Amino acid sequence: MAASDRYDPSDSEPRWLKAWLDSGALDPDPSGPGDAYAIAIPPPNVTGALHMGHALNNTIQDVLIRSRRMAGDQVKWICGTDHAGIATQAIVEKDLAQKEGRSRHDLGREAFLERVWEWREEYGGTIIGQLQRLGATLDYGNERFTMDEGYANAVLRVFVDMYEKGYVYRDNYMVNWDTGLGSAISDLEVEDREVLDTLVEIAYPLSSGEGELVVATVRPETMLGDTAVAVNPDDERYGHLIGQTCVLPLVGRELPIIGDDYVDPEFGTGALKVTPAHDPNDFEMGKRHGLEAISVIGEDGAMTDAVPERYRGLPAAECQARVTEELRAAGVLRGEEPYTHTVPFSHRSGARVEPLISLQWFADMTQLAQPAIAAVEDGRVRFTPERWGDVYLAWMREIRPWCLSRQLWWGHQLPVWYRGDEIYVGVDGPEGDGWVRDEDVLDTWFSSGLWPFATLGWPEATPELERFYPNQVLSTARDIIFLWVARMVMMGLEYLGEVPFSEVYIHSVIQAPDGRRMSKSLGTGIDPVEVIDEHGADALRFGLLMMSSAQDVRFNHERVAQGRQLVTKLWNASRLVVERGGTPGPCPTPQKLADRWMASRLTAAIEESESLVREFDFSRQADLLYHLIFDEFADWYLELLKAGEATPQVAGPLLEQLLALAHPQLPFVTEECWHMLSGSDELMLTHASASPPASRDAEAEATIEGFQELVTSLRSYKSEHGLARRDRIEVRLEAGEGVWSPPDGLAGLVNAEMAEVGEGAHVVPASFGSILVLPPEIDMQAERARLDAAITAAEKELARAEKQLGNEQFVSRAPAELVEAERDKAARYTSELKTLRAQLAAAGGK
RNA sequence: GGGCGGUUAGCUCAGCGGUAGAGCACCUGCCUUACAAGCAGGGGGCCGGCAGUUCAAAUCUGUCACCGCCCA
Repeated sequence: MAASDRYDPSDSEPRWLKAWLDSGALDPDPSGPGDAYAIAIPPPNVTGALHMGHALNNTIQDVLIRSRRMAGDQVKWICGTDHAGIATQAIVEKDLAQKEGRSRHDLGREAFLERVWEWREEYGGTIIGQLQRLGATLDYGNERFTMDEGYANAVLRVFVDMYEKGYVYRDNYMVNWDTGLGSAISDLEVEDREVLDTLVEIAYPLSSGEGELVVATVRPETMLGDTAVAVNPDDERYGHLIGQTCVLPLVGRELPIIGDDYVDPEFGTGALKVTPAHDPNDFEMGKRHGLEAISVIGEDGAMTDAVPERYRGLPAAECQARVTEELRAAGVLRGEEPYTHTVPFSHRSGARVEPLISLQWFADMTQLAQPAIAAVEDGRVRFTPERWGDVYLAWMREIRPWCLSRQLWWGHQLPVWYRGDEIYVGVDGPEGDGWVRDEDVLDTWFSSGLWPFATLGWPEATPELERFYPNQVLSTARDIIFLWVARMVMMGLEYLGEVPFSEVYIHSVIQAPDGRRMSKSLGTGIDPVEVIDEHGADALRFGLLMMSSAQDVRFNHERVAQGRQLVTKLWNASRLVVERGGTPGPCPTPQKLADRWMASRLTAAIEESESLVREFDFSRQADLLYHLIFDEFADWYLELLKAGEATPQVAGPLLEQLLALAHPQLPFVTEECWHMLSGSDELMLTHASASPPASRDAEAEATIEGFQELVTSLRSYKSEHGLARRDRIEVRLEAGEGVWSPPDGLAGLVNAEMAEVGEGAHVVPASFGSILVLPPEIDMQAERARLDAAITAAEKELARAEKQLGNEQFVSRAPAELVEAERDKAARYTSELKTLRAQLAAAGGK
């Protein structure tokens, strides 16, 4: 086969990508005609690389975007990247350490930030190029960055406004301290992991001198910060001790014994040491009981001055060992046992999170949450699959303060200045001398929360903002429903007075083929760009759409291969149509039966496809396309075209519609096929959507179905008798006069011809009656085997139908048409059995 | 501890009240001038266990088991 006979994605895809980028169609006109349709891409990390989740999500968005663009909407797919504070800073710090052995502190803030910007310049474009390889038609000409000038202005403005409204405040509060990062992180950046620790039991003697309370802990060093012991008030063992005090070993502090329902009497000894400064639950309990919070571990991970002198400055782990030893020596260590439990770790640095009290900036989100709850409850924002709406609501209804400040350098530095006890919060900075700016930066997700409108120029009233806010759809992964989606809804409602988008599609998570998480560190990642190199972007897109679902799915190479086969098939089908003289254009009213049938099937597919996209059912849409192209267009319609039973004048326009239908899923190959068909420069990218070439034609569909059954039965018959394709058979239909049996069609598809068939013909039962076949040679043994199998099958069916009909309850309660259908079946199988048995007897069987 | 998913053919997944489906894999034939990255034919499933509801259950209810995720 010549090289030109094969579709080559690596040749085709770069050409069409360039044509799309040069077309100007990706940059919409805010004052142009049509409905506005906007999607904001979940901005990938600026230093990141495309992973499979991106590939799926951006394929989905591109399908939506291309569909609407072809439908004539003014379409904007907002393009950009996220500065990703922690991730980016970590990468640059690592690079700095490797190449120069220096830390960011060696460089100083300003020089380090310069370094990050340089890094961004050098590597920031990678993922954008990869999105282009995928065929994603973002508005690349207007790429935004969450730290570009206009965006930064929007971020600071929102912070200042929230401060002025009283939502944002500074407080000493329990935070998740990431000891690896040296920064506070939000609840959402914490993940729980199972860890094997040692649970030690410590006896706290009662001040009365009579008895002791034994508490259990995996962090004995935190006892130095204990300010109470808690028991359950209903606990018969300890209830009477409430109000008394005990003595903290090693320190000698008197601790009140308090009663609190939080304590589970069944757990451990039933008595709980309370360390308000180093445990979130104890912190809450401390507030309930007005306990002092003594911070004994500092932000540097070492013991503070609040502990007895001999422990001060020790790293917490060392202090733990020492405290344990001293407790043992003091004879108050009651037990030590291995203990598996979950503890918080930083999602970013991987370090164990140290809960401690720290002075940070917080946002109280309770007021912002109310309208955002209402928006989902009343359907202004709709989640697909629906259950994620409930997840969103559950989180929103119990929303907690958001720790906004991060002890990082890369990010939006807080617009906050201090001078003595004075605090100034403002976008432009204070006047006068002596002000010192807060060194912290904002949580990355604070700026991400403004993405749907800050990218459109807000707070300026730009034409883009006017036209494209709100966006229509947000498509994203479920793990950032709280981190990102919820924040966008709250921010959008607060600052624009409107929801940022009306539809939220939560796509499935693509796991590694073995079911593990796809991740670089596990080595389970599959690089989408490599898959594109191997199979082409269309194949990957199709494969991902086929895989996608409402649930997690494993990456499936076979689906990509299936996509590649579809691409090849479509290309070859197009070549055939062109070779037979098909040209594009309006479809003439089809006259021939096969043309009428294909036009009707295509019409059905177009309607079905539209509704599937509306429901975000991309998997079924891909499946629909696959079977339309393979089973209907190629296997039947084109075969009939070759047999002269369909016309190129209709085939050309039908192919054009088919390509338009497939373009959003398979943009590259359809573009290639379209130019092969049309010979024009017009792009499929901006072609009008597929439009129904005809109305549904029930008669043509039913007739072709009968023909398909005829052909399939004959093929099957030939196969069972070991007859080759070239072996001609003669056939006659009985009680099937309405069945279409064009001589050329039958000859072309099965090498059969209609003839007067008399004695010795074999009977093949069919739903329209029966087919009499006269093969060139008769293999009686095969024929008897075939008949036996057919009889057994018919008997089974008849027995099932009769059993149903013998059930009085079924006959009286089931819908009448079902009962009627059963009766028809029973009658049909009865007569079929009769002819088959007669045939078997004639064939020498019994 | 609370919640949400899942368990269907060898594999990956659809179906979610009316006789079990797809792709891949497998078996048997075919180089039929669009396509061998192809064509035709075929085999393969007590739809996790148990108990209910119903004329009818893979589908609805309850329960148990195992797998995964989220929240505390």
